[in-house]
Amino acid sequence: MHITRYTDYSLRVLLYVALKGEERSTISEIAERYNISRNHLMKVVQELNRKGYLQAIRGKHGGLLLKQRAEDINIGALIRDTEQDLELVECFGDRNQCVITPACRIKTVLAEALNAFFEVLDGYTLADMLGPDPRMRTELIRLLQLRDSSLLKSPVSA
Amino acid sequence: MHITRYTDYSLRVLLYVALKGEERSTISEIAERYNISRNHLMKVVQELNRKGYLQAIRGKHGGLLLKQRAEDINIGALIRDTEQDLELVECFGDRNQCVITPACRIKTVLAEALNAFFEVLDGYTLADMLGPDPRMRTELIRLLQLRDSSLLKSPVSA
DNA sequence: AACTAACATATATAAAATATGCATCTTATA
DNA sequence: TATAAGATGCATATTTTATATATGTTAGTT
Repeated sequence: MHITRYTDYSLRVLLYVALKGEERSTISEIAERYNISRNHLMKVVQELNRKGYLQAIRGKHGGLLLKQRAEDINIGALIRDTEQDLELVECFGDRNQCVITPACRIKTVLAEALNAFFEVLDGYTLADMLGPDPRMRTELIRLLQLRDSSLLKSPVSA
Repeated sequence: MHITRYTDYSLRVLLYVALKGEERSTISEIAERYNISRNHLMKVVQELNRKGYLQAIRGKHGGLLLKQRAEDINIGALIRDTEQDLELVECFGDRNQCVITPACRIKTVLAEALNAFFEVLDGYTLADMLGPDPRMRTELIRLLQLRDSSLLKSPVSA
């Protein structure tokens, strides 16, 4: 059972951009800090832009900003939104071939479990990921080698 | 987000064998009824045998029986047991490269969600899958083209 | 106006995970 | 001893996921 790296990267990008606050982040910079493929990130960012999570500014001194406040980005919604294929097993989808589906409780039970999974995620926002504990935020900033001046003084802003 | 077909087949096999009760099921028969690859099923059955869910009897008139009572086969445990890779994202595993992991709440939250997923599954057994409602069981038996004589008279037996 | 640093898009390729197929072996029983 | 069952190992195919390449667009700077 896996979540795609695509979704994983989406979360990491938003986290990074949120931590950087009002300062613009660039794709190259994020790719470098996380040490991941710039090309793949490109697509991740594009989709986050299209879906209204990020504001992508072109041109010199362009970059990325959050388009919503970190408090308003729900983790459950985000993952449902970026993880395209949530069909846990064959019988969840169209092309289902399984003959017992109409009377099968396996499907029902798995669906119930999946709901429980998302209910937990629905209880968190991006702001929660930044660490309610300021020491954790400081540590994240350090690990990402961000300049922390602006951030540690003011509360998180979108 | 997916569960492997391997796990899906494991569930279906146990369901089939359970429905057939004391009569032996064969791999060929199960493959045919579900219309799935006999070879793949072979491996599924082998593992279920190795892990103590099924009793596999060789030789003429051999076949498969449950080794545990349907009431004792927990769905959560079964899926944890057959789904080998439960590392939702990179940072769950060894070869993790993500630099922020030590201070990252994403991991914590996803782990909590995964727990909720399994907690639901832990609440069900294979017996529950057979349908507490006898009409549903009858329907499953019909869909699988099983002879139902022995089953409808006696309660489910392992 | 031209240059450049940023994101956008489409297409191609590679890598990894999953699923399937095939050939051969072992076991038990009629 | 023939046969019907499962066991095992290796090879192949398929699908999904990830990455790379090449080219385009936008907007600020000089």
